Amino acid sequence: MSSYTPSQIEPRWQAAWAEAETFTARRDPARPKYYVLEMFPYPSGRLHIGHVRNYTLGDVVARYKRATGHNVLHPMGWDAFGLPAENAAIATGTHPADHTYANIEEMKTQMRPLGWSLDWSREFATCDPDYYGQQQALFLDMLDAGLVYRKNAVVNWDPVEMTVLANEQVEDGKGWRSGAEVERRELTQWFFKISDHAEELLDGLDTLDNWPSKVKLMQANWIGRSRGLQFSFGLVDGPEGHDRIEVYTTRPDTLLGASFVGISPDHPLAKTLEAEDPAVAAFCAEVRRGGTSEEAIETAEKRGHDTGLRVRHPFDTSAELPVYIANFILMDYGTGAIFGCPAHDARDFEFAQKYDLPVIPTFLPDEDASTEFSQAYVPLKSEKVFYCKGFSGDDWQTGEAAIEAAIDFCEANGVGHAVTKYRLRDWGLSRQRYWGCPIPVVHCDACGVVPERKENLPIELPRDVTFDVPGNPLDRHATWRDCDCPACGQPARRETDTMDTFVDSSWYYARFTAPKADTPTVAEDADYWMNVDQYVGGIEHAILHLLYSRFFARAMKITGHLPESASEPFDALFTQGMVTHAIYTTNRPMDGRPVYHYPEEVELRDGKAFLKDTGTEVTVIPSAKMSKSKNNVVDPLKIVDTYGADTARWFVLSDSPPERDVEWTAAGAEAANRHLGRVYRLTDEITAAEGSGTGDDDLMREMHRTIRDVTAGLESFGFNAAIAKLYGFTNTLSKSQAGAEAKRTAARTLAQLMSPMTPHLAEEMWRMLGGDGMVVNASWPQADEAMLVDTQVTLPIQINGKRKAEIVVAADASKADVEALALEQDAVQRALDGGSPKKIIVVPGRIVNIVV
RNA sequence: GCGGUCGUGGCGGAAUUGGUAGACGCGCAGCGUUGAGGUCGCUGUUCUUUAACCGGAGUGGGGGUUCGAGUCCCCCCGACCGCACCA
Repeated sequence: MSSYTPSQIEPRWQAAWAEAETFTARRDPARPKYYVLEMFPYPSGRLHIGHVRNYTLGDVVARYKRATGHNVLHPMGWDAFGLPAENAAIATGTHPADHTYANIEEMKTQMRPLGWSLDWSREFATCDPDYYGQQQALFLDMLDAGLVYRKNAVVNWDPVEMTVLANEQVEDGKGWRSGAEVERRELTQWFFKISDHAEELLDGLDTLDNWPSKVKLMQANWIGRSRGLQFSFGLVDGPEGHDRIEVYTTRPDTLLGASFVGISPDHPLAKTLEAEDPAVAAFCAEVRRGGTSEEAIETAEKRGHDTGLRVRHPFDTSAELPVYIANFILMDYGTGAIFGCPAHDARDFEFAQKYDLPVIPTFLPDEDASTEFSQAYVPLKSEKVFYCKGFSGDDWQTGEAAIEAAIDFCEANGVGHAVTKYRLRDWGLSRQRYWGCPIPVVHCDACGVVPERKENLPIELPRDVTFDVPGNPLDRHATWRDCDCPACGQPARRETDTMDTFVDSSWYYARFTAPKADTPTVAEDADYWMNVDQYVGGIEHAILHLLYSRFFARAMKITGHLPESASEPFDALFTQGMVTHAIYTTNRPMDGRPVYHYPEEVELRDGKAFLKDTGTEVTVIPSAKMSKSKNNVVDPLKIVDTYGADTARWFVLSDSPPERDVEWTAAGAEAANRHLGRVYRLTDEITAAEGSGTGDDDLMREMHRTIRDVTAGLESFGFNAAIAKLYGFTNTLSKSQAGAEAKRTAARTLAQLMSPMTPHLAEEMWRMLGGDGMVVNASWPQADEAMLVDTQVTLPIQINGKRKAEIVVAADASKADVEALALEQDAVQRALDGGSPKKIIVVPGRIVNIVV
């Protein structure tokens, strides 16, 4: 009797797959293709258990689709540009390229033992000049097509380091290294015109039937289509060049309740005043402190500065409204100016309280309701309310109707016009950093901004740079920076900004279809392999990465690099949850601050946790996000070393539905390992079994039910449910008294059904049971319908909706028979207590409910 | 602040989408094997009451719709994800 030794089994089958080039994808028009893609990793150098979950989920799909006759493309690459490599360079002096490529090698050696069915022949990193050179070609085509332009935009500026900071490098409005108060500063930057495609990107969501509806909803809210009124307030004695303020509102029905006008500190009028008035300048400078993130702006205390200017109300010419510069108004949205109606907007109300502005209701919950408000009254737009200052004759109407009436009235009276606006802003792609794809343009004194010639691509990053001085090394690299103008040949300067790493990840899925080509894509490969049939990744990418990728697919269609049919590049999307792990803490005696302990230092007894060394009781925080500083990171390599890859794979799939978070527990991993050992032993026993037994038919029926349920689970990402079925079937098989032949058939099927999850063990079982070839090439078992038919069903009997009994009846029993049998039950008789039922509901094949 | 999601035994979680709540696993308990323990096998395990049966309660809290609600609607509480320069 042999025992389960993954350390021998797993490398053997991995070598066999590699030898046969099983996972190398080739175009084959004879077979249906299937493209499975997981979001490619940032090469941090350490494989995380979250990666194990992500790539195992995709691998189950890839292996299952192989078994169902598909020609599967399942590639892997590296999202290799970005800040961490520069941070490492600053901290340790290692060059970003050396750091990154070393990490890639390290991660690859960590990934290989997991047995994912990846086509490594297509591997690339986004920092390979081959890749980013094609990205530069794509950029030039987009520039040519009018999809790229330059404008000013604000960045986080660290006045001590004299460097632009990323949002994550700003903590509480201060630079993370310098601790200096961050300022918002304007720079000229490159932008993609994603907002031109806002409508298509919004409408396209409707075609994505196999995307989670929450992701579609988040994207729709992000794009944020709104219909409203745009009009202007006339300025009374405004500064030269400013005779009116253009505002946009989605609530024109509240216009008669306006009590002030607010403009963004970046509004042209604010800038004019800033230049003239030191008080305005001081206020604007104050507001510009702190980070640029929307979160930072929105959560800051609402403040305003009265400019002293007044505007005339378009409908009430006797009223003049004060004009405030307010810190919560974004220049990027609408016109950068609003009118405030404190009665019907919570922010405006807060503002009005602070600056003692009137609160004028335009509608009320009731005709005689008080007009004195203690908070803003903001009902749903679909709710009917009483308009005391409305635009149409109808006093009682919904907000929706009132908005339309207000727009009609304003347009009829020559005040503004209806417009549709989008919240979506253009995508700023400039980064003032070294470790990214260089933007392939040249600045020439004579010719202006000149695109590089395609034959000069790739514009490679120079190797000889240092990070000892803050700022972008490309700015200081004279021999790289200085060049000849591609147009006139005179001395010129290269653009030293590089691209946002979101650009890299916005088209890698297309590049995988022809990763070595000397154009961004190749038509016949893209036509054959696109779209991605199943995309798998984290919910944290629900908005930006996925929206940018959808935009790029359209841009690549416009520039001729992808077919029209690939405009929505991901047919199906699955977003998986995190892998969490308990945190173990004790309090340090001297100051009570938490000390974090590794799981190995802790032992569990009587439902409590104690330190192994001292016996001190430990506080357990369950299900926390893994974090190095909390010492609760699980190292997948250790798990693979201890239990094998199949155990790690089985466990990350088993406990939790894939879209939810899963808590990693040592006990759970041991249980998974124990089960796989049991399956191995059972297979070994069955291999040696001989002769006939009893219950062959029952075993075969259960086998076909298992095929049906596991298949359904795999089709719907119900991997945990599929695994629960496999546990059940293993138990059935282990207890079965069936004959050797039936058991062997059942065990071979078990091997096949397990193969997407535990491919190495499945191969080993298949071999032991005398299966033909490798199980990876075997076609998926089919459930026999005839074996699935049940002749009898168990029906629960409810009294007033509470289950009290159950009956077993023929599957085709009549309602009357079921009713009669139900009434005979002791529990029913007790409940009726001599009386007769009020009502009996019989749902055939489901349930009987008796109302008494 | 805005947008989104989730909340079920001691624990991870299941529930054909409005029809037997707690599948499967962990843990725990008992029995068997081994005989030091562990492994392995079998049985039990929502809570409460009870010797047991019979009952009662029960899916974060409160209310509603329905013959019937974990599932649908409203309010509240808590946790998590995103917020445009982290990837």
